[in-house]
Amino acid sequence: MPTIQLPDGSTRQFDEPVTPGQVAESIGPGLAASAIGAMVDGTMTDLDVPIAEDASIAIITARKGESESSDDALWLIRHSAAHVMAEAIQRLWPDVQLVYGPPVSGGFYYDMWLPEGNKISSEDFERIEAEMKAIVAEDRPFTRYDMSATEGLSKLESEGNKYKVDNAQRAIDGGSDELSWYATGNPGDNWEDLCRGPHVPSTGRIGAFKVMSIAASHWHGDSSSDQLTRIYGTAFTDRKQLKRHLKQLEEARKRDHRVIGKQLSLFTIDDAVGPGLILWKPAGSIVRQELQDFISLYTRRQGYDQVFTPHIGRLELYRTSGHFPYYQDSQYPPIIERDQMAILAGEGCSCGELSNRLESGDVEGYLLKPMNCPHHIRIYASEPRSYRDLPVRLAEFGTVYRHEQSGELSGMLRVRGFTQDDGHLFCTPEQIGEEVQGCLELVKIIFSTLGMDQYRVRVGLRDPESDKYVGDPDNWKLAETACIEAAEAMGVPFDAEAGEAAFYGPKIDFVVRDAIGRDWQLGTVQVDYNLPERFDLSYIGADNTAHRPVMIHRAPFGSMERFIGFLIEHFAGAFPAWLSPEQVRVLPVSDKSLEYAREVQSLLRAEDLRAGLDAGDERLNAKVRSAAEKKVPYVLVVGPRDSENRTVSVRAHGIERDLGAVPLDDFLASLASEVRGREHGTAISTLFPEAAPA
RNA sequence: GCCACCGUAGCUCAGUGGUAGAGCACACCCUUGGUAAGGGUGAGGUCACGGGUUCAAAUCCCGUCGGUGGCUCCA
Repeated sequence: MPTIQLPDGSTRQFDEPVTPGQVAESIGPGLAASAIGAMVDGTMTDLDVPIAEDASIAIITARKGESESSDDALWLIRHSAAHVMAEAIQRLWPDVQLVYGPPVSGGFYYDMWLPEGNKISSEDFERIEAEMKAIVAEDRPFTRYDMSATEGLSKLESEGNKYKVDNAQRAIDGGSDELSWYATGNPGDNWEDLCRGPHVPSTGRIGAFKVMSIAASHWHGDSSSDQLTRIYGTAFTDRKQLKRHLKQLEEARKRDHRVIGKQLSLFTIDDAVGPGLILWKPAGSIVRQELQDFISLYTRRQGYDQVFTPHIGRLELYRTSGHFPYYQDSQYPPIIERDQMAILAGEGCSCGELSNRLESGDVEGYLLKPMNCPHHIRIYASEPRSYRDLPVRLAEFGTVYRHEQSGELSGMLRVRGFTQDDGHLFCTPEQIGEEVQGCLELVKIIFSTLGMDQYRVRVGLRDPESDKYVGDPDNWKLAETACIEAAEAMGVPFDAEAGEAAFYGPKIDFVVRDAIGRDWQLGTVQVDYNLPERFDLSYIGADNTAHRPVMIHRAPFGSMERFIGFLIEHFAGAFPAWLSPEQVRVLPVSDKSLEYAREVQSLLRAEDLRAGLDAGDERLNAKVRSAAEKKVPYVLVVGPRDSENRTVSVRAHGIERDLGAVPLDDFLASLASEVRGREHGTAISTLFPEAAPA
């Protein structure tokens, strides 16, 4: 006699056990027709699972033609589409063994093991889709059946797919005493897959799908384990939704910082120099310099001292810090001094031996610095410190080198040489809270100037179960509390995640959402009890004895490379004027106006504005177009009318029309003020209050 | 590092074993044009690099380097 509660709070009584499908029917035929699954007491289930006890039910629906489907609906559709894709692939390649096929954000994938002689490439996608289409057209029901754990396991073992046996074993180890299968159609007659479910009622409910890409993966995510093939796909309720999704992907591709970086001549990566090493071209260097100046200004205001340190340091320094040899794999090999090299050569030292002797300290050398902290620590240690001096705050745009795996390199986002907006704070345990708050404050100022209001922080705490952490537990508690309180004080969303701390201290990561909704992990603040210990750092306390300082590492924007890569994608290359390599471009209508155009340009330059001049003999249309392609924020068209009246005719990037003529002096004042204030588009809103925002 | 795919002019890309192509960009000429490509002419390539097969290789095979998408990793 179940009483079913619906999301609106109303209840319905049933005389006997009822399925969510029947509940939907009792509400109305429209709901029943669009139902594809249900949430029963917060758990997603199939429509045909009988419910005997009181429960609250929400029907998950997907209607053809709806412009947006719920996350739950898409989860069901994609999970089901993964099955259909697997069935299609096994029709085409019967020997392929299935491993694991979950829905993921944006779609789904299926991992599979391809025996010798089976090869799937992107050229096969059309064939796979054609098979999938046929399966969807057959509209066969997803039919679940269960077996006891032992029975199920022996079935799987007889089928000879060790991956599915493993999946089942894991489910059993996780507490299941039953295993379930889903057949697309009749169990026994049609294709089936071991699966926990749930699924949409039938294959026909998968509205629109596409096989997207193919990639490698590893069994259990373990790179020493079996190499699997992963095929990605996506699915939606409706063809229009799929089309919109593909368009969004296209939009993301257009924002790709590698593409825009080329278009706008911001940076280049040159084989002759080396992979993962960025050459900042003049335009990109302006963006970086402006940003660094901005960050430096606020860092100074927060009481940091600017320092400069070299790009290399003795190996012994990094033995002390622990960076060498623990992270040897991701470092460029050490630099060995000439005389040492000669001795080693004389001794006929092998490469393996050399490596051992470098590690043991028997042979000395230098390392390209993988971190700035050891250098900053030595600055701290270079003079006696009193508690009155603390906190000591050292800041440097410090360039470091890490030999990232070749497959990891990606434009400016993952590189081998990069410049961190690095800073190290040496403070007393009591000062941690305030200092961490200062770091968050800086992030807040800079994000709000850049117009990014959607960001959150992640606080990484100890895993209480683990003993991998260094330092005194009381200190940890202090630092963790400080981090959480700082995050709270910042007034942005944050999650505290246990087990996400570094072994040497808790940390805070910044995650920012860009203009098209993607999340980017940028900088971090980390409390460190380890390095002060390793370097035996101290300060003299009020009690006239030596105390150990705590260190805080902070690179709130990560690296200049990654941060600017992110900014390029966020702004799609259309930077606010203060960051723009070319802030304004003057376009003479013809040679006859060239002289006035030059005067306008030189007046702009006198205001410290970066002003270009298009003196080519193209027609105005072509000049307007090319300025737009270079994403110059402001374009001033000047012709005889303008020179006569001392006006400029203004265009702004993103507004595809002539905004009209304004007095030259007014424009100079407005733009200079916008740029000085690091504002975005205020020159336009001042001069042309009616114009649409850029 | 692993797997798949890719590498042709500055850029985007065509070119299935038989004399290297297009558009854009660039240079020059004509055009002096008021808001997203005016017209013409020209220059530009060791087809990533090295080896092999072949009468003949951008094209087929092997290797190296580099890139892309994933996986693994990220102090």
